[in-house]
Amino acid sequence: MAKEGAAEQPTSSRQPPSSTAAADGGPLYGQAEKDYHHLFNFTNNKAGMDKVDREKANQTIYEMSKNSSYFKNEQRKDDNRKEDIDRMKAHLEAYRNSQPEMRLKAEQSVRGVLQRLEKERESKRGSWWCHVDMDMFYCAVEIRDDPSLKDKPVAVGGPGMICTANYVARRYGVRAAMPGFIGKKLCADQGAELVFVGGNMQKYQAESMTVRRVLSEFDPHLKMGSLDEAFLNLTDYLKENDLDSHEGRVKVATEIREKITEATRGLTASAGIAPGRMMAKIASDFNKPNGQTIIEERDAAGFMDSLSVRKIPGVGKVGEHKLEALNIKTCRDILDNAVLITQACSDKSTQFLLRAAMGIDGEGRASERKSFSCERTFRATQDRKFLEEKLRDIAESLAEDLKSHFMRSRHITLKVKTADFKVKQLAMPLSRSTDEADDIDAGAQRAFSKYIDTHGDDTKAPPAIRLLGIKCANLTHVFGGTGPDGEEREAPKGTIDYFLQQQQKQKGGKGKASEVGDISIEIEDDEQMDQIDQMGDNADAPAGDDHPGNQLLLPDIIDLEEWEEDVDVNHPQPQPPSCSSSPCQPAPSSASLQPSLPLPLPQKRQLPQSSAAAQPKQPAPKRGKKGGKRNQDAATVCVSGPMDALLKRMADRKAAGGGGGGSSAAGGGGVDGECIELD
DNA sequence: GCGGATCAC
DNA sequence: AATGGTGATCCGC
Repeated sequence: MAKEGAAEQPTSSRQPPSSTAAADGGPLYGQAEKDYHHLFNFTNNKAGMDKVDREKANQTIYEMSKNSSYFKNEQRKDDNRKEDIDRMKAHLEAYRNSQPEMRLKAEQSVRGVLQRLEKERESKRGSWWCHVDMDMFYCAVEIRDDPSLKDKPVAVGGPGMICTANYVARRYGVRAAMPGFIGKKLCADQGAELVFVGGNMQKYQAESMTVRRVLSEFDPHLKMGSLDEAFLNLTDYLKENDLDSHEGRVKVATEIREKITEATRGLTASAGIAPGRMMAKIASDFNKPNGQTIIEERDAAGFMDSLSVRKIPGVGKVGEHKLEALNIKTCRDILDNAVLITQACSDKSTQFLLRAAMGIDGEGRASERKSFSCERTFRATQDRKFLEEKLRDIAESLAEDLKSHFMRSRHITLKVKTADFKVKQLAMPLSRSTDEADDIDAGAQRAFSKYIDTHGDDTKAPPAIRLLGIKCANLTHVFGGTGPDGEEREAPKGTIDYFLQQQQKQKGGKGKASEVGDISIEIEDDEQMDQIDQMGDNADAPAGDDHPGNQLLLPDIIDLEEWEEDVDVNHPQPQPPSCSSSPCQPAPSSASLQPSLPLPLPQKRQLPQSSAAAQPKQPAPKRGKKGGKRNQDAATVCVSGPMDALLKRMADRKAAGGGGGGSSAAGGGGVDGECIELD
C-alpha cells in the first residue's frame, strides 16, 4: 500500500540524449543517485561502511560511470523494465476490478497450493544440508601466501574487473564484479591504494581440492558448486555419529570449518546447516566471514519469513525490484501476497517463489552440459577483417574445447555486442554435428555476414563492435573415433565421458567392435542418467581438467519426489528504488549462530520477537542466543565473490599458449538461409 | 525455434 | 584508457 506513487515517476526515460544530457547540465548527484544508483550491481547494502562512506562511494561510482556507454545502456534497460512494470500494474488493476467470484476462485486455488506445499515441506523433514563457502577465496589464498598484503586493500583481478576483494578493500566500497579502475579510485579518494593481484587458477584449484578432501569425510557425495563452495548432505553423517541434535550440528559445522582452516593453512570458511539446500546456502552467508549459522527445523519458517526476497538464490537485482513494485520485500510478504503473485507472475515463477519463501528446495538434477561457449571483448571496432579473425580464433578455441570433451555440436549461435553495449544473437543450425574449427568458423562467419547485412545498408557503415562470441549447442557425445592428431579418443578416467565410453565399449563388444568410426550417444534414459549421477564421487578422479569451474561430475543426492518444477524467476514489476537502506537481514527466531575459531565477530544479540509459534525452550548450548531480531551491525561485509572469468582466461592463455593456425574456412557450401551445409 | 533477459558464480 | 566470461533457464513471439 502506499508506495504506488513511486512508480509514477516520469523518469524522462524516452529521450536518450536529453535525459542523459546529464553530461553537463544533467541532474546533480543528490537527485541522480536517487534515480540511478540502483543500477549498479554493487551498491553495498550490507554492513561494513557507515552511511557517510557509503554515500561517498556511491557518488564516486556514479561520477565515474554516468557518461559511459555502459551506464547509458543500463539506463535504457531500466527504462524498459519500467514499461514492463506499468503493463503488469495494469494487469493487476484489471484483476482487482474483476468479478468477485473470479477472485474468490483464485484465492481458493492459492490456498490449495499453499497447503500442498506445506505438506511437501512436512514430508521432507529430517534431511540436513550444509553449505560451505570459503571467505573471499582467491583473495584469501593470495594474502596467505603474501602476508604483507594483510592490512592493505587487495583485489584479485585487474583494472578491467575485480573478481574478489578482501575485507579491507570492501570497507572502501570495493566489490567483486566492480571494474578495477573504480575500485582504485574509491580507495584513492580515501587515502589508500588498492593492490591488484593477478590470479592463479592452478593454485586455487589445488586449494579447492584440499577443501574438498576435508569435506568428503562428512559427505562422500558432496557437490562442489564452484571452486569455493560446496553442498553436503549431512543426514547420514549426523545419524551415524549420534550428532543428530542442535548441539551436534553446531559441533559439526565448527569441526568442518576448523578442519578446512587447518588443511589450508589458514584459509577460513563460513558454513550453514539447515533442513534444506537453499536454506543452508542462505545460512552460510549469514555470518560471513569465518562464521556459521544453524537453522533448526522448528525455526525454519521464522527464519525464512523475515528474509529479504533478494536472499533467495534466483532472485536478482531485477527480480527484487519487480517484487518491490508489488510491495513485496520479504519472504513473508511473498506468502501473504501469494494471490497477487499468482496474477502477476508466470506459473513457473509463482511456483518458484512460493516454494522458496517456504524454504522448500527446487528439484535440482544436475543435468548434462548443454552448450559450450566462448566470447571475447576487445576495443570496439568496425574493422571487418579484424572481427572475422577474432571469430576464427574463437571458433578454434571452441573446437579444441569440444574435442577435449568428446563432444560435437550441431547448432551455433553468434553473439555480437556493439559499442553501445547492446547485444544481438543469431542462431545458425549446422547440417551435421561437428567439432571442427573450420565448420564452426564457417557457420559463425555466415551468421556474421547476416548480421552485417542487416545492420548496415550500403550507405551506412555497420556499427562498431566490442564483443564477439559463439555458443555451440545441440551436443552429442563422441567416442571411438580418432582425435585431431589421429590418436584414439579416450576420455579421461573418472569423467562422465569415460563412463559413457566404457559403457559404449561394452555394448559394442557384443557384436561389432568399436570399429565404427564415430558413434554418437545421447543420454536420455533416466537409468543411465542415474548411473552417471552415482559415479561422481569417484575419489580417484581428480583429474586436472583444464577447465576450472565446470565439468559437473558430481552427483547430487536428492530425495526422490516427483514434483518437477525447477528454479527460476521472472516476475513483473520493478520500481525506481533508492535501495541501499536495508541493513542486512534481521535474523529471525532462533537461528543460532555459533562462533568458533578466532572469529572477530561481535556477539550478536537478539531481542525477543513475536516468533509466531511458541518458542519451545531451546537448549541454549553455549552462547548462541535465540529470540528475535538480530542487528547485523558489525564491520563485516558479506558478499561472496563471484567467480571470474578473467582468471579463467589468464589460465587458459597460459596453458594453451595460443591457437594459431590459419587455414581458410571451408566454405559453407549450400547456402539456403536456415542451415549451413558442411561437407 | 529464436532472440532477449536474468541469474549465479 | 573506457564494466568479464561461461552456462543455464524462461518468456514472448
